[in-house]
Amino acid sequence: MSEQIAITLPDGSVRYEPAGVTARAVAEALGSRLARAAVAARVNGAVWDLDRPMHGDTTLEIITQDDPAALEVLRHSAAHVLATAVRQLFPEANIGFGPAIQDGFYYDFEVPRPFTPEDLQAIERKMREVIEADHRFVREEVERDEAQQRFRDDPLKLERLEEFGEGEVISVYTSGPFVDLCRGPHLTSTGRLSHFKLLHAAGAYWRGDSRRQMLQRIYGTAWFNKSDLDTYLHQLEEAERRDHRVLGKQLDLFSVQEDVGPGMILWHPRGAIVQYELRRFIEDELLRREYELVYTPHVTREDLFIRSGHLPLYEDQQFPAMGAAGGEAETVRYRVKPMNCPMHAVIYASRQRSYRDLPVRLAEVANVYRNELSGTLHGLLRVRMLTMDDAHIFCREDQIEEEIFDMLDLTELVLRTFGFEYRIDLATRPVKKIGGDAAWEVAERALQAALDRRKVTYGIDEGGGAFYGPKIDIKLRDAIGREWQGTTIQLDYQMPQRLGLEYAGSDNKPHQPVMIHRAIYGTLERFVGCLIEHFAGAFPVWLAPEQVRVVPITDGQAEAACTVHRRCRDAGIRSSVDDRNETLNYRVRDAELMKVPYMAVVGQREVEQGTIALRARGAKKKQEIVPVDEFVERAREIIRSRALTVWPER
RNA sequence: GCCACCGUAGCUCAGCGGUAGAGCUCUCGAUUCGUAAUCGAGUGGUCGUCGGUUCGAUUCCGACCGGUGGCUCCA
Repeated sequence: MSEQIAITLPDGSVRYEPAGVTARAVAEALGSRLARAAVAARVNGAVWDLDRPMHGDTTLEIITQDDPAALEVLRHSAAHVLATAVRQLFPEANIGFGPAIQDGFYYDFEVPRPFTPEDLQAIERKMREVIEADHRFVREEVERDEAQQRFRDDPLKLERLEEFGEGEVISVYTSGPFVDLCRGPHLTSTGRLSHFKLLHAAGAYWRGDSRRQMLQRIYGTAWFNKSDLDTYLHQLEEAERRDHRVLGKQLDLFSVQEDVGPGMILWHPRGAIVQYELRRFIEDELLRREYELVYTPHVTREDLFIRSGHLPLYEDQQFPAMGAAGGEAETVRYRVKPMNCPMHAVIYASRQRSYRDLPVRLAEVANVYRNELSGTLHGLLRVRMLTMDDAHIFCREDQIEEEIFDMLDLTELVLRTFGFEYRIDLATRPVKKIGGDAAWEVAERALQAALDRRKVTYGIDEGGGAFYGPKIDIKLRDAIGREWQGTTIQLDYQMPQRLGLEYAGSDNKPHQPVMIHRAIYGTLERFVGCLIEHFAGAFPVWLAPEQVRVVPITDGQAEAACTVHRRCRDAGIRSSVDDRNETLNYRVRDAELMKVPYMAVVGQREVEQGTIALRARGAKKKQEIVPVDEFVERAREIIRSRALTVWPER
């Protein structure tokens, strides 16, 4: 006598089935097409295996390939297939964790020797055999003793088992010869997996803890159909093509050289121009918004960083101390600065401040130095000398909201100018924090109010704030969807206190100002790196290192070309002449490869007519005859307005 | 920092136990060209650094320096 359960489907209809029925059975009853497309099931909101029996009344949704959860299931199963293959080829391997991740999966193994690229090929072949064998994924729930028995030869799994609390469900998945302690869910069988590729192997600490042993991690990607896999692999290639390190070399923007040191960027003339324009843009905007520019030393007494609280916290990220110049006491030690805030605070404190003076907004585009771990350095995106477009606002609590509001306005202006997409997060109070809840409450509410007033959508990063205050983080999304931390706005109650900052209130008593740290670009290095990838090296005209390249067809037009060039220079346009003894084709190609927005070709006809044959980058018309005057006028306007389009159609 | 891989001319790369090669760049010569590589010649390397093995090392081994990918998107 079987008990009946009520199963509510997404369309609201209810089916009655015997208890213990599986989602797969329901799907088959609903239609064979659905059954074939089914990947997993959503049972009472949780993702389940298709073959897991349901007991009690439930809601049920069949998950097909279109559901984002389906990919996760697929990839998680791919990880198991990977582990199955590794276990067969390397029986001595201990298995760690093997989750699905963004775009793929990985599995960690403890093996006597790291995997070689040849190993990966062999593993991939073995994986195809496992798929061919079409092992079913069988789920079981077991008691802890039973689990410990089954995984007695897997120390890493045993360690994980220790952490299970009383009454927590321990599930085990078996697929053919492979057994894993696993939360699931999985595909019905390994045969459902076909479009995958192992990408690379890398070391990874057990549980991400650098004090624990290093495991060997294999990364892979998996998709439901070949075209998705191909698209993804193509995307990886595209990312490689846009790699700012490669483009930086090709376009002669910057270099990092052993002679100078890792993470130290040398900005070549072409790259320096980009930074120069970015600085001009932001500094002009800051002055308009009543910020004040300051300059502070690169090296300061160490005591300052002790008082500010940086040194005790970040010592391993700072460069070591250096001694004083001759004559001074040997006890005086100096540090290269990892941030500017203490110096700005000292400027604030250099005279008495009244509540009427606030807010005081001190800005500095400044180089700071951070001794980042060598392994984390990456082109322009993680460096040891960074240029921050830093500013500190000292204000009263009642001014916070207005200040944040203006910063968001500035951020939006800046990021829109580049056509970046971005994501905003409000990070709230962490567990480990200083200051009372009341102050945090005020601060968080002010940030939230400013965000709401600007009508932007944002996420809440619960507990993600700095220990000294909440913050707003903005992540840039580049052209291929990767995210980078850019703008950051942080409230700080701690430093004003530590450094004894004050202002006289209307009650003529000393009060403590709030400090807001913010950087709009974040760092110029990272921002330029993102820009390079975002534009694939083809900068908008205002940022282009070389805006116009004048190309005379033969020596006969060299002089006329120089005249055009001078006209451009006089109009503030960065121009150059390519009158090298090379064919026209050669020079056109070179300008094209250097992604110069405008090529002004000057032949005999153009000389006679006072025109240029304009070849504008990316324009629909391959070339256009334009009077020199008109070109200069329009180019100037495009640069002035910081337009993203090189040569808009008329 | 840790693990793996990599390090040959300015750049991209080939080669390999018997003391180095291509293309591009650069220099010179010829060519004067109508929109993505004209032809020829030449310059250019202590094969990342230091040590070891060897009759002999760019090649094999070790250390160091540098680069690259990765280092909990939780069983």
